[in-house]
Amino acid sequence: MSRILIVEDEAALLRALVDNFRFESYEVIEAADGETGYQKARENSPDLMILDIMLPRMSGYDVCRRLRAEGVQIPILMLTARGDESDRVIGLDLGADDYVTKPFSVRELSARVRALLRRSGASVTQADELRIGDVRIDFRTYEARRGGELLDFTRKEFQLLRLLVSRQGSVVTRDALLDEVWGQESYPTTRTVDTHIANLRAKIEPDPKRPQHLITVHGVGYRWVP
Amino acid sequence: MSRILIVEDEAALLRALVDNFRFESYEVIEAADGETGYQKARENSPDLMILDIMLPRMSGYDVCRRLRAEGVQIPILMLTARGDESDRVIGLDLGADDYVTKPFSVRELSARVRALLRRSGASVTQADELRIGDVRIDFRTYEARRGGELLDFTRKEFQLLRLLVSRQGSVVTRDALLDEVWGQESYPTTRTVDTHIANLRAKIEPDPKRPQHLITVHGVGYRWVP
DNA sequence: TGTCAACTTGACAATTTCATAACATCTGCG
DNA sequence: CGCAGATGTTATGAAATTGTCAAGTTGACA
Repeated sequence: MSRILIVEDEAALLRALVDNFRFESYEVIEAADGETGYQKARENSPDLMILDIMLPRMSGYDVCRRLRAEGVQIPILMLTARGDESDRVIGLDLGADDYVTKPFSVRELSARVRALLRRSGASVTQADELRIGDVRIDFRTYEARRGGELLDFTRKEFQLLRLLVSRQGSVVTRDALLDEVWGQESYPTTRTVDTHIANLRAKIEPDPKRPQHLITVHGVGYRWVP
Repeated sequence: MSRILIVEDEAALLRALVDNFRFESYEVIEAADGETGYQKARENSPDLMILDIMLPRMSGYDVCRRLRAEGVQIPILMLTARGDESDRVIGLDLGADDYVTKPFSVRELSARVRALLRRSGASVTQADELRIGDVRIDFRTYEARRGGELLDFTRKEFQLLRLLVSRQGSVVTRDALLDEVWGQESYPTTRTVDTHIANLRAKIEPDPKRPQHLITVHGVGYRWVP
């Protein structure tokens, strides 16, 4: 799924937007002022940016202009406080791709985000690389590193993780995992899955006792949360 | 999740299949003979059909042929009694998409169903999601939130809620709920249903004492009001 | 052959979920 | 109103599921 950066200084609104897009299975990065937003846009290369205009430290206009000047081409969706036509014109002139006037419905914003992502084709890119905190996993080369240090992932662990990640949040039953990772040839116990999950957690979860990414859904299976 | 129609006359097998696919969170419709199966296929527009060949009243061949003749394009998976090659050829000729030879493992059947659904693109149908006030329930991820806060739903609660919601307003008796959520294997008291309903209310009703969505129909059962 | 890593399995512990009973409250009806 | 049956509510022990660890198996490779 796509990564979205939300820059909004009004705390309650920011909270609501972050929750909503996380709920819709996006990976969400947030910033509460223009300067931070600008930096996070450069550091995290999001697929889309939701940008308020009125922001402390650096206005949304300036963030947008500077990013475009540096060749950043991701879709930017502006939030304008008033239904002010001049805002619109200026925003679009600066290189924003769309804008939504406050107050707006989350549903409408959601729809616009989907539309922009579809247009930019970003939603299709299935990353070959996964980042969790300071761990990076490259599914092409089967390499995983924490910082510079190489982590020792086994093949099953790679396959299992990749499958769960590719299902983006959906619960996958143990039987389904066995089918798709192990194939029809071998018939291991469903408990085998649990063991591998435990091993994966030990390697990538910050606190394996309280997993945040490899989530157990009791009585059903496992799912991946970005 | 996807809707599956299972047409099988052997009662024990039908029972096992229905329970299994319900457990895997599919919405399951069942039929015990060809004629009924044919009609349910037209009435309920399932996403996939599992179709035995030897059936009373109308053979699986005929069901398949007639549906195809009418332009029904859903994937059809045939169950053949013997590993008879001619069965296979005939089935696929008639427009079946896959076939499995009895006896088969439920796991294999499961895998084929998933594969067919993936191919047909049905599984991509976005997360079915339910919103009640500030509570959102995602049946795909088994996740429920009030605002940003994660609600702890159990599997039974999810299944029960989903069934009631899918019946959209009509009353469902406790016996029917036991049948469809619990399956035929277990025989809990009808009181067990009440308990789960109470737990659900505590979690999603704004005022559990005065339920507005999970409504009791005295002497009959429960129904869901959006 | 010996070694080693990957994988699987089983046993036990920890946790979660579930079914039921017991008691409280409500509904419909005479 | 008062009754009987139905439903709401809560606590609790049992059952099911999952976490964890250690030991066994397999296959590759030197």
